This record gives sequence, C-alpha cells and structure tokens, in this order.
Amino acid sequence: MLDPTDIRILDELSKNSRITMKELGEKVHLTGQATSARVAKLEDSGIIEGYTIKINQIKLGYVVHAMISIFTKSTHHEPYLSFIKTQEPYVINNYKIGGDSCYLLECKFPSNEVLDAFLVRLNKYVNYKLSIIISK
Amino acid sequence: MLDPTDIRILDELSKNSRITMKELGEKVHLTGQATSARVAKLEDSGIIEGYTIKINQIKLGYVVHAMISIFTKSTHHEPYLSFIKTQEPYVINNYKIGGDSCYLLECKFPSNEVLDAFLVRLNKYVNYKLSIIISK
DNA sequence: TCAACTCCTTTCATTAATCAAGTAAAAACG
DNA sequence: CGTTTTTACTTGATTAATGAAAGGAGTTGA
Repeated sequence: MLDPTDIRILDELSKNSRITMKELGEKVHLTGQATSARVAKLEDSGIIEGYTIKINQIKLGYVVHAMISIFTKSTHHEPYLSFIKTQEPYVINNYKIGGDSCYLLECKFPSNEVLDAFLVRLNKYVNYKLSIIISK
Repeated sequence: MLDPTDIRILDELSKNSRITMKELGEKVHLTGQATSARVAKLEDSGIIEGYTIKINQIKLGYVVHAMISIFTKSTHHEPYLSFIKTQEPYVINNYKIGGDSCYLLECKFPSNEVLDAFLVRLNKYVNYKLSIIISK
C-alpha cells in the first residue's frame, strides 16, 4: 500500500505542505511530475485529508488553553452538542471518549474571564472538570 | 495588527494551505503579489507557524486513539519525559496541565495489544488513567 | 508642504505545474 | 511461456504562478 517513498512524502509534507512538487521530488529522488502523481494518489486514497496551517493561537490573543472533561447530567447529549456548536472560536475539539467522562473538550480563550463566562454557560448543560494546559 | 483580510487569509489557508497565491488573492480581492506579501508578513510575525497536512491515521493503521492522564509517582519528571521521547510514532502530544493530573498524553496505536505493551512500559515511570477516543 | 512609509497594482522575467507521449518493468492471463 | 495489460516513471511542450522592480495613492508626522 505505502512504500518508503510515500512515507517520506507524507513526512516532508507534514513539515512543509507548501513545498513545490519539484523540490519534494528532489528529496525523494523523483521528478516533479512523478511526485505530483504520488501525492494525487495519497489524496484520492484519503490518506492525505487536507492541507492546513499551524497558527500561533497566543499571538492571536488566545492565551488560555483548556481541556475540559465533560460529564453529561442526562442521557440526552444533544443539548450539550448543539451548545458547543455555537461556541466557535473557543472550541477546538470535542472528543467522545470511553473512560471516566463522556467527552473531552479542548478549548481556547482570550482570558480567564471569558473562560469563566463559558463555564457558566456550559454548566447549564453538563458537569465538568477543568484542566488548564500549561505547556506542550 | 490583523485586519479582516488577514483573518480571511488565515481562514482560507487553514482550509487549504496549498492554494495558489493568485487564487487566494481572488478570494480576498487582492492580486497574487499583494496576497503573497501579506502571507509573508504573517509568517514573519510568527502567526503562521508552518504549513502541514492532515493525515488519516486510521488509514495508516493507527486505529486506537487514546488520551492518558499521567500522575507522576515522584517529583522527578525527567524519566517519564525522556521515556515518551523514545515512543515516537505513538505519542502525538504531551500536555503539561494544571488540574488533577500532571500531564495529558495523546497517543495513537495500531492495536490494543500495542497499547497494552505501551502501558506496561509507561507504568514503570508513572501512574495513569486511560481514556479511549471513540469519535471526534 | 514635503518626506517617508505603507500598501497596493502593473509589468516582465523566471520558475514551477500541468498535460501529453513514450518507455521500461512488473503483473495478469491464456 | 509468451502476450497483453497495468503501473510507475521520464521527457518535452505548454500553461500558469511566482518574484522582483517600478510606480501610484493614501497616511503619518516634522
């Protein structure tokens, strides 16, 4: 399915997805055309899901990064799920998990005040346990 | 610092970082050259940290996605930290957190057997609480 | 008012991406 | 075992994007 050249391509694209096909080809000892064809295959197969950027959230003003364990009060999760859909920019990921809690909610906030206000709203739907990310 | 056009550029690049500057320029009503200059500024300021790809880990064989809360046994975290450095492909992120546990370790595994073996090794350094991610 | 600066456009030379053909090796098949 | 098909690549020609330079409009501040 994937040969070492494909792995190498994925690795290089992870490091810099805006690299030219010509340059990427030089790294894997192929022409730009052959490299481009391999990348197209990786896209078609769904292994490459998309191309994106890493954004420095702190420089954008999001200085608080939190992981919130969610404990739903009832068996109806819909109110919670539709609530967090309305909470974009703050919500990064909502993982459904097996273990202690029901969900693990990854969020970012510009300040503790905004986090506090978010938690007040959140608490109408679920109970939670807050963890603040100090570093990565 | 950032005007609406910059926000739009970040948004479009998040969705597709391989878009051409010309095409991106059309979306924000600028020429390719002007767009390119803005993107270069966003890079220089550190707001854009890099260009990367989203990889489908399941198609790469990593079917188990786990969040592991880490409770260090002693105040010396170095043995744990150097251990996880040796555990690449499995470790995705290691967050230092404030809250109940010391770290939150995000990992991926090809099978429960590999996860199990990892936990046995991990337990030499720390105690843990395992959560399996069911969906996102 | 004028100089300096920012931000953009236009133009043009360079470079990369794309498309079409052609080739060689491996795989599939009678 | 030979033939056909497929796969993966290269080369070459065309099209498109990029990068550099020059210039114009609007803004800031002495």
